[in-house]
Amino acid sequence: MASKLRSRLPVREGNHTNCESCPIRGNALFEPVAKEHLDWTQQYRSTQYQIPAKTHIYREGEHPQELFTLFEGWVMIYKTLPDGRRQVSRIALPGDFLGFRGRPDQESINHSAQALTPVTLCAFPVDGIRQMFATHPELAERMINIHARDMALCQEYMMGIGRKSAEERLAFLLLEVFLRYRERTNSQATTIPFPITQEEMGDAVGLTMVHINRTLKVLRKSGALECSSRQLSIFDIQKVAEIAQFDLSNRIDRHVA
Amino acid sequence: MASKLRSRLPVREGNHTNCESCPIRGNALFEPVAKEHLDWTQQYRSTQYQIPAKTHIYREGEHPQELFTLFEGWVMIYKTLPDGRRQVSRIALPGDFLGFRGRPDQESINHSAQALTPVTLCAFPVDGIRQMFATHPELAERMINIHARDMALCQEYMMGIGRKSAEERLAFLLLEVFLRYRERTNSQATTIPFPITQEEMGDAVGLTMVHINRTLKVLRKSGALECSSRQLSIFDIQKVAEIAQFDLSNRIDRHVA
DNA sequence: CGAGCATTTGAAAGCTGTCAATTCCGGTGG
DNA sequence: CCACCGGAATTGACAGCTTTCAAATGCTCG
Repeated sequence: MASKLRSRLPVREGNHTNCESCPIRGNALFEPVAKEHLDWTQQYRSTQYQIPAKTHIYREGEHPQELFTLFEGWVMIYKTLPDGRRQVSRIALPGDFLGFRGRPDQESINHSAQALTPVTLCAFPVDGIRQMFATHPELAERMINIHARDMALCQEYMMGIGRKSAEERLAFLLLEVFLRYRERTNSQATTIPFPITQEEMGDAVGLTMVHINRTLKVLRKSGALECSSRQLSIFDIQKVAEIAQFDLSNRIDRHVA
Repeated sequence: MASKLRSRLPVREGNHTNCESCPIRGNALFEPVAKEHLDWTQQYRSTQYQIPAKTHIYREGEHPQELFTLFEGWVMIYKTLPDGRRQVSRIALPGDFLGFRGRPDQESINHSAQALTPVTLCAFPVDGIRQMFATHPELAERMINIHARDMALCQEYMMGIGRKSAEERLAFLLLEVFLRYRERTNSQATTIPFPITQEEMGDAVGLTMVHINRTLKVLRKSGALECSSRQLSIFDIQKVAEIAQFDLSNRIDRHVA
């Protein structure tokens, strides 16, 4: 079960800056065009936020007036049922896009976004998005690609939650995030930071915290990975992929051209 | 478990026609602009297909060279694991969009699409899509909205599969498809056609056929619905919504502006 | 050092799956 | 029009994976 949600802390606004400073390449929506369209940059200047761990960027049902590109840190996307059951639908990493919905002016957002670590965001007012797409079709296309990628990932997890065993699901989660993190940070490290509690892992793959703990023990005993104290090590990617029924040949997450 | 997949039948090509004849309003990607942009219509003329029930439109791993708008009939979107386990990720209804992926030229498709009934499709070559977005940004925006809607639905199901009981999940599936079908057909009927087997329902909500059957019996006894012989009747939407933990106030599927 | 959250672990209950057999039903051929 | 056929729907019994409930231990931060 999800832990009690914390009250929303006021977002601390940081330096007003355009997104040229974004450290992420190839994924962010607002970044790569900046140089080529200074006029646009002037007009749609975006804002940068810094928020502490565990705070919410927005909550289900709200009407956030901005869209966000995650620059730094980890964010958890989730939904809850009235009785508190929680389902994590996405672990967002730097470069990911947050807060989108079809018609931002009319629809409330259908999920919550909570920082797992201190987070840096690039914010963009929703009012401008429509005009931005009209003025810069290449951004629309990028957005479509980002969505296609996120959708594929969502379906992949859906398959896991619906049809895989506990061991397969958990191994999948760990490996998927591991590979995605390495891709985003352009790293080959065996060990990565992993700021996700066992309860959150459970909510991501549809299992209880207790069962996650037991399953983690089994996975550890396989010798292929290690997951503790906010760190994840995967020693044998092939082996974990086998356990997870993870098709390494068809990686979903690649940089969206 | 999924039944054996049938071999792909050759697609029978129908009349070559643009999409102005599409009976669906407000959802299709290629339809509403036709009148306003005859020049575009000329250039990106699309093709219409008719295929029989149970045939595949495309399969996981293929590289379909067209994108489709579903004009008529029901289509099931699913993924499978090597050992045959299947997860249905979407029941597509008329007006839905099929076959999209981030970079159609490079990526294979990550799911299969199978007709549940005889189906009419409007096909559009993938080669043209990029240019089309560039030339007609309003189509890109429509596409983004369609994706946003599909994504929200996917997350909604994910929540169900991960966190809800068998009864809740099944009731959700039935009600969700029921409401979506009525919206698409602009109907208020109590009974709708429902060409989905119990096995397929199971694969959609992560349960076995046997358990679907038992759960269906329970739901029937509640008196709120009836589901048999390819038909679904929902007599008490409120009641089913309660059982399903379905938030009626926040309907996901609306016509994408 | 204490408090609060996160991690572990054990035991038992329960929901869902598996296995198998039967019945139902729509479509086909005689 | 009727018997037959194959897929779909049902049903019973039982196994098993996960959850639930409880309690102990470990860890991090103020």
